[in-house]
Amino acid sequence: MLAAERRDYLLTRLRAEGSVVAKDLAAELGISEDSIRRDLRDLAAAGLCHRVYGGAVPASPALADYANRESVEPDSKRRVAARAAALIQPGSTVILDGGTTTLAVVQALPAELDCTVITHSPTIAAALVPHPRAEVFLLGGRLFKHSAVTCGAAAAEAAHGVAADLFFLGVTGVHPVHGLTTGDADEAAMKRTLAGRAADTYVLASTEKLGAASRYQVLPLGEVTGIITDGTPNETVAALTGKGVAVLPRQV
Amino acid sequence: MLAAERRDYLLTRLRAEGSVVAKDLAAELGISEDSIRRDLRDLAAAGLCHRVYGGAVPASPALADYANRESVEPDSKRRVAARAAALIQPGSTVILDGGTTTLAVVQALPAELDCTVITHSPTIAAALVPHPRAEVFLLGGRLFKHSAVTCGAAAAEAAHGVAADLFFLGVTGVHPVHGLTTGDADEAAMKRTLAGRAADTYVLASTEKLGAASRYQVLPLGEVTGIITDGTPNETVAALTGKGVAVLPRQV
DNA sequence: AGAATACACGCATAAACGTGCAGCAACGTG
DNA sequence: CACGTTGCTGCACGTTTATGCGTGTATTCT
Repeated sequence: MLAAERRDYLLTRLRAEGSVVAKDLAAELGISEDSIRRDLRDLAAAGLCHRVYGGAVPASPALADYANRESVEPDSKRRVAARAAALIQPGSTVILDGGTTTLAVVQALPAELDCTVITHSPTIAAALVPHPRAEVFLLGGRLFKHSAVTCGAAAAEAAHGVAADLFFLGVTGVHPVHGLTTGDADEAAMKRTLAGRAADTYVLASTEKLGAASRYQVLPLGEVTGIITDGTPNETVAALTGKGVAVLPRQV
Repeated sequence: MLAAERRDYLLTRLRAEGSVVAKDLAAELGISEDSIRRDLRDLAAAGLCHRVYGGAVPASPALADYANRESVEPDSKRRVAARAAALIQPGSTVILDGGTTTLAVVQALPAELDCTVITHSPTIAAALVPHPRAEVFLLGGRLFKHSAVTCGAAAAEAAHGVAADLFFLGVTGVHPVHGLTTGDADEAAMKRTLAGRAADTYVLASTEKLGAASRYQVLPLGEVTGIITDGTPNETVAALTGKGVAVLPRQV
């Protein structure tokens, strides 16, 4: 294996896994740790990664930040994402909200799925690049840094030009009384707009969201088609179903 | 075997396997490594491949995937990016093209720089999330997977609504005769539109771009404010300056 | 605090590299 | 046919680069 090839490989692994361990790579590639360390040192000098004790992480702080947030309840997120991905019919059009849970949905999509994805999240768009059959439409506008999605008048206007079968809504709180909430007013408005452009809206609710509430309401509970959870019994879920809200999967 | 035949064969292998090893090829074809190296040197000079220690990899960043491109000439890219970043005045508005070189520009920006960035690249937008003072405006549209930027009618329309002081243009070829070129017609049109929205347009030309040419012309050389290089002497640069093209930094 | 691990640095080795030179074949010209 | 030119090839030489090992230092874990 050429040295240059090896470095490409390191970058690929970094992107795919969010981190690499020098020792493991040395064993995997059958070369000394010194060489791996030298590679990582050079890549770091080129601004392509950051060294950490034991290995390296991707350079892009945006991705690293996401990697950290992805460590919150990863199993729950993954289960929710898998259930959401299964709802996407081949040939259909789906709007994907921003956030780590929707990012997990993209990762749960079959590589060859034939569908149209509309999103206001550059991160989601970038994650869909390796899906050759997926048509991606990005809604432009001012970038709201906190959640890395476009918001504001321009984004809302762009959203009015589209229509979809499904919308997967990400929120920070799902509460029996306060409904579906998030931390920013502009963002809430954008999510509301997107919900209006899709025939069906499903909320992605990983465990830590259930029972939580944030400052701004996106929608009341009754205005979404259903809430997708990870299926583990939960008192908030019980309260929701008690109020007639559709929760997937149906609790036992 | 004819020399010309052999070179075709090298290119075929490069395309098929993503890399070639000089030693292996010499053994395989029954000729000396020197000849292989000479071939690879010539192919590299013609912009058809890139030499790496031990062999060569395909040149056309168009053929290699996005991840691999980041490791092409990282030093040159970084120098070009640093020079470009230095041109951005605090408070100004700049349009950033997609691509790995412009991504390097973002990484070269001071974290606290106060400016407005307009881009049609979700990757660039995501990379700007950690810059709290940078206002980011994302141009929406259909995502062109190959270079991970938005293209097409919607993107062009969105671009017409903006105006900027600077545009940093990324291309795949900078050639004294063929001008500034890229590998896709839609993308070329989008780049041209963006150039029309900025007072000044600078081309980011890392070493491997100089002297190369792709299928579609973005602009003739005379229609940009200047070309930013990494400052190492280069015959293409000499030819460009001879034609009156502004090249930064000025060669000695 | 002590052990274990990861790290940077220097050194030696081997491989790959570029350059200059010579041999050789193909070609064109007179 | 004789001759010089040109281009391709392989070899020899010195240089550069990549790699692995040993040593001592820094960092982390227990």
